[in-house]
Amino acid sequence: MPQAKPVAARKTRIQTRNEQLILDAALEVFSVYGYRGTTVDQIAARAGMSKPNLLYYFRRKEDIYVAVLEHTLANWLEPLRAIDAAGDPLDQLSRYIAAKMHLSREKPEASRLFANEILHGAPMIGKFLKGPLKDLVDAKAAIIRAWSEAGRLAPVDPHHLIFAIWATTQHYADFDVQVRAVLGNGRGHMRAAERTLIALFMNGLRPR
Amino acid sequence: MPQAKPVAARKTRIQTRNEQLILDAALEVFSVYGYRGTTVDQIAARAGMSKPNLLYYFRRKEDIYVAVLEHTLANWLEPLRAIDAAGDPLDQLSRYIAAKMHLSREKPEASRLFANEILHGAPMIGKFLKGPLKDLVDAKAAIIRAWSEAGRLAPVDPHHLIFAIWATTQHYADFDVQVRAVLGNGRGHMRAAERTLIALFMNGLRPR
DNA sequence: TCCGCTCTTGACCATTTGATCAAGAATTAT
DNA sequence: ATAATTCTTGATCAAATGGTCAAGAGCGGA
Repeated sequence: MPQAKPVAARKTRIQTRNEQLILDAALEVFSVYGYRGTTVDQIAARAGMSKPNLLYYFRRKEDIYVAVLEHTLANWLEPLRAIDAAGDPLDQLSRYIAAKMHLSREKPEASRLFANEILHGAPMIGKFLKGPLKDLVDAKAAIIRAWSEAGRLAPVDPHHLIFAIWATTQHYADFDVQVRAVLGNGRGHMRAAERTLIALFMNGLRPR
Repeated sequence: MPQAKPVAARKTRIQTRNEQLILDAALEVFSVYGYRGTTVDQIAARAGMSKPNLLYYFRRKEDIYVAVLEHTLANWLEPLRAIDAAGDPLDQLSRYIAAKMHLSREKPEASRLFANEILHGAPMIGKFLKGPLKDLVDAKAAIIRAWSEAGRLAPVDPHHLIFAIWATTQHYADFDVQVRAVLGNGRGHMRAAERTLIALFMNGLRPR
């Protein structure tokens, strides 16, 4: 019988360790060079193993990419999920902005990986965008709309508000190079950015 | 003597026409597949000529890429340049947002090309970012700061305000696929987005 | 018309790269 | 201990791709 790919069954210690090593290495490399710009050799080197060994765990380059995307999608949406209809509108939204800024600062690679995927037409996660993502966004948009209609928030198109929050916060991860080029390499940017964004959105959304 | 590359000297009609064909084709292809994901053959096919012929006009793939970037940079910054210290602050900024939205709607490829370049660390235009771009942004930031200090605009970090406008407007070009996945393929998005953004920023920036 | 220069391309080359394979090393179960 | 299974990698392959070259076609000025 030919050499069998490790199936969904029980995972060896080595298997678990190496798959994690590969996923970590792949995130770093894919987020910098993109899918096409990344070579399997690069990932293997960063993961500290030979290319054939890497391909023993993930048969194809594409499989690694998809696995990395899936592994990070959940974390990336977590803050949106946390928006609570029962909370105070401005408080909930400023928490959301703060959480997204935190992610942009601490996990910029994940943001860049998504940005790259979507920029290129989301060939791998198109289904996810139209399914789970849309559902979650619609649900949270409904909450925001209800807040506006109750006069607890300035009237605003909730979907575009969510887009605006995504765009402004992820900007600091995705376009980090540009931000640094303009602002210099200091370390206080993110704090100032967070303060500015929260002030801007809070003033913009306070019911009047 | 070896075949000489057409120098900066006088340009043939054919030369002008073909270089433009190549640049147009290259923008379309690079903006979709990125630098590494694009093949010279693809560009040549789209420009309606053979690969060697394309390489007669641009010796290396990289030369085409740089030329396309340079050709579009100016247009992309034009709206920022138009911000006028002598104008009304809220009016100037809402015009700026509208102009950027217009570009995102009409020339999304250009936006995606830059997004891709910056996302990958701006290997080709790093100099431009730290030079001309930074200078222009600093100049306009000074204007915005002066408006704030004169009480004609809410106090705000001008650099981060500019970043916020870039992020929110270019989002509709760069992440078009995601926007469509969530909102459907209707045609009214951009108008609604523009209204929402202008309202948000105007409320957020009105002096209080 | 004729000559020189520009333009065009099929064929080709070298390198990169995703993927395979066979054989041996390490680990695990009995 | 030993057999079975999992893990590892050097060597190799085939396809894709950036770039070259020589030879011919087309164009413009005298």
